[in-house]
Amino acid sequence: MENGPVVVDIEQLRRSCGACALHELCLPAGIDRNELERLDSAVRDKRTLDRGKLLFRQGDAFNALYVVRSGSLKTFVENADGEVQVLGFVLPGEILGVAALVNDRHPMTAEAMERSSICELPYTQLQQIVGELPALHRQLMRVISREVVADNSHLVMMGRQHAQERLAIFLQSLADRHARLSRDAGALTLSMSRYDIANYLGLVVETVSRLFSRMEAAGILAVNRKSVRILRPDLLAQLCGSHAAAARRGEAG
Amino acid sequence: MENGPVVVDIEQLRRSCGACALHELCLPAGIDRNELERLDSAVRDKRTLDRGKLLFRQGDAFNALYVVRSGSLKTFVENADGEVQVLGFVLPGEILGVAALVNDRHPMTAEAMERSSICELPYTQLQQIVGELPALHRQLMRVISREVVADNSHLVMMGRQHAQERLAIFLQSLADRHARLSRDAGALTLSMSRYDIANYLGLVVETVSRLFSRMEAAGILAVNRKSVRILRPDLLAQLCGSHAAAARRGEAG
DNA sequence: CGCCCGGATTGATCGACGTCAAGCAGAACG
DNA sequence: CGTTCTGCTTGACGTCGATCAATCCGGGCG
Repeated sequence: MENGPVVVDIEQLRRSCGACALHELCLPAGIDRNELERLDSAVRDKRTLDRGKLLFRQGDAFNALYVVRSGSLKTFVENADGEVQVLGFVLPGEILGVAALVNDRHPMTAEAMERSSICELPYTQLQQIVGELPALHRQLMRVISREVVADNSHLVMMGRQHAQERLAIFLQSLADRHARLSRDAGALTLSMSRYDIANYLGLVVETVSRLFSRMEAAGILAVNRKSVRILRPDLLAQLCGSHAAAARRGEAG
Repeated sequence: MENGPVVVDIEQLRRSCGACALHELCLPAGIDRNELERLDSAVRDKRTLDRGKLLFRQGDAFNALYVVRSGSLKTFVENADGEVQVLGFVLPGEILGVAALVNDRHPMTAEAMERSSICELPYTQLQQIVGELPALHRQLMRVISREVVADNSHLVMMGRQHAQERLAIFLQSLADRHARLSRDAGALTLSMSRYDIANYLGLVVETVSRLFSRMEAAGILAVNRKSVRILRPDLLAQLCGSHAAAARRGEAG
């Protein structure tokens, strides 16, 4: 993280939303300077989580929304039998906790995958400000929307795509989000384990491992443990296409 | 429908939420008489949809929420390649369109699976009333919550359950919702085709057909085209258990 | 009644992915 | 430096569910 091409001034980040490098990607996006200061008043001192620590646990009472400043987290649900389903991975500039908005209780657990720093927005204060700033309200709705749409895509992936397409879509999504962060979209650092990736994709770890190897052999990726370089974005994008579409084009399975 | 054990007085239903047999299951649940009248003022004349007709289409501008009074609908998304993923089935007393709340655009299509009658709640009016009635606002949030939780369950099912467990969970869910409607939970009438069921479960139609046959042979169900009787709710519930749990109990796969 | 047509069922076969098992590599630790 | 542990990779094999194909059944229609 610390030797990447983008050097982040942590002190600057600490000061305010207005000064935060992420503010165009986050809840404040699209609101004006004055409103931004108003929002700032609701942001509590940020928290830092070490790898493996929980930001909130499934069933916890809902108190605040969170925004990732640096690092990354995973969210997952656990059923009565202790089986886990990973729901998503959360990168800097992305919001956590909106699924609890509706029920005053977190329906999932959020766990840091590496040392991460997080803004906390206590909801009672946020709610009041949202009531006063329609633009912020709209942005909050847009942010919730993003979650719903993501859930739908995840469902379509689980229901209709084959293993290789799933991994391709996953990598493409990570690359897109890297690009949003002005990072090199061609050089990914996977903070999640192969187990988490497999679980998220509805596969087992051996299958994911084999797919990485196969895509490396095909010259699409260069894989070295947690670091993945995308050598052929065009081929990767092709693999994201649906199985049915590939069949229609007369390609091999 | 018309020869079922529950005879519904359509004229009574038409009059108002207060007189509607479903109002304890629907958006008005938990709000008081006066508030109910206020809500009534926002409910536009109900619409009737014939089988195969669309209530709204993926991408449509969002104008209103809908509640199913009678009949049933399916919701689905369609990707660029025309592949369909069925997201859910909507029964009387259940709400449609909340996923569009957040984005002012419907992210899915809703299609009637049989002749259905539907309440329409224009959103501008509803929004105003929700602003005045905190109890209604809470109930609206609760209803959105139900959708999020349902999406999560659907995801877990797709990611972790085997074919037979998926069908069992599906039937169990239908039975539970029948019970909520004070219908006989042991006698289901499937308004959706085998294709829709299969798609919803992330399977193909042949697999679903075979599973029905197998569960009938096991004495769990009595299946006759669209009518399904649950003969052994206990065994059905067992099949809903996770594969891992079954393995832990030392059962056969 | 015979015919057709779409949905559903059933069987035979195939293949993608899971399971089981072995081996490997990097990190942590003494 | 070796040991151990954990996460990852690779191979061999089995199986669940998809695919392909035939048939059945009920409904609509001439």
